[in-house]
Amino acid sequence: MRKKPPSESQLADIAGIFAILADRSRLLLLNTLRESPCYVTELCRKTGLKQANVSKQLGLLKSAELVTTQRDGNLVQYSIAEPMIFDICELVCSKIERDARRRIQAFRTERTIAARR
Amino acid sequence: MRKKPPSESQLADIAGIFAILADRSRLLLLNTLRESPCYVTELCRKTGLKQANVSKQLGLLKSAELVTTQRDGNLVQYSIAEPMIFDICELVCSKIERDARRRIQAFRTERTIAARR
DNA sequence: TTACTATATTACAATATCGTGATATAGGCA
DNA sequence: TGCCTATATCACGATATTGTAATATAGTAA
Repeated sequence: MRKKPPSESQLADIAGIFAILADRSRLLLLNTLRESPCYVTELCRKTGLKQANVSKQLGLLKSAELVTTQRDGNLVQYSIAEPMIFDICELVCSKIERDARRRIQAFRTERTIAARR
Repeated sequence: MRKKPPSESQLADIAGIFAILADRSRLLLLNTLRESPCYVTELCRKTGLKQANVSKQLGLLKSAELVTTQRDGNLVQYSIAEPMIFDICELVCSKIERDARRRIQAFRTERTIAARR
């Protein structure tokens, strides 16, 4: 999204990246890879996800170029290709926390007003 | 996503925000609202989306607290509640452009190597 | 009240996505 | 070759999401 209005296909591309990030399992995998690069089996163990699921989600992450792979004999090591995604997650997190605080504040205010009646 | 590993419910919350952003129509609405606050009918006209769809997507955006509303008689004006989303989109955009450049570069290199044979 | 406009909601078909069991593929080693 | 492990892919049921036509609701004004 930029100063000039985005084209149809740009919107679709942007939506596509968000769609990749809009999944609990994939966020879990990304967050695990954030600590250090991992083999698929390690990711299965660390996340508790089944192997077929891990491979499938890693495939999607790779097709979006959010992770990269390196073959090491029989093993495949996955790494983060876009550290930027954690900046994005940080922004989203801060929004969620802000919303939560605002909701608590609104609840307190409401209770105070109710108590005055 | 932060230094301490995110909990299950935090991951779900983050994924939820991304899911809201992972749709062409909603991005289009947000981008239109970026110019200025709009009434629903204006948004229909500016985006070309049908009224039922616009109301539905605005409802989702509002439930995620990405937009706010203000009633004005018979009309409802929608505004951006989280300018931060455009920072996020900017990051995603720059990634997409970087990927595109890298792909073009890789294609050129490949062609050069092929030409040498 | 009635009529009109703006917006929201409902119901549904079409489509997409998630997770999984089963299976395929690929590499290492005997 | 055959066997084992690691990873990827296929096929499918379950579930979720999209856009839309039809309908409901809310506000204004006569």
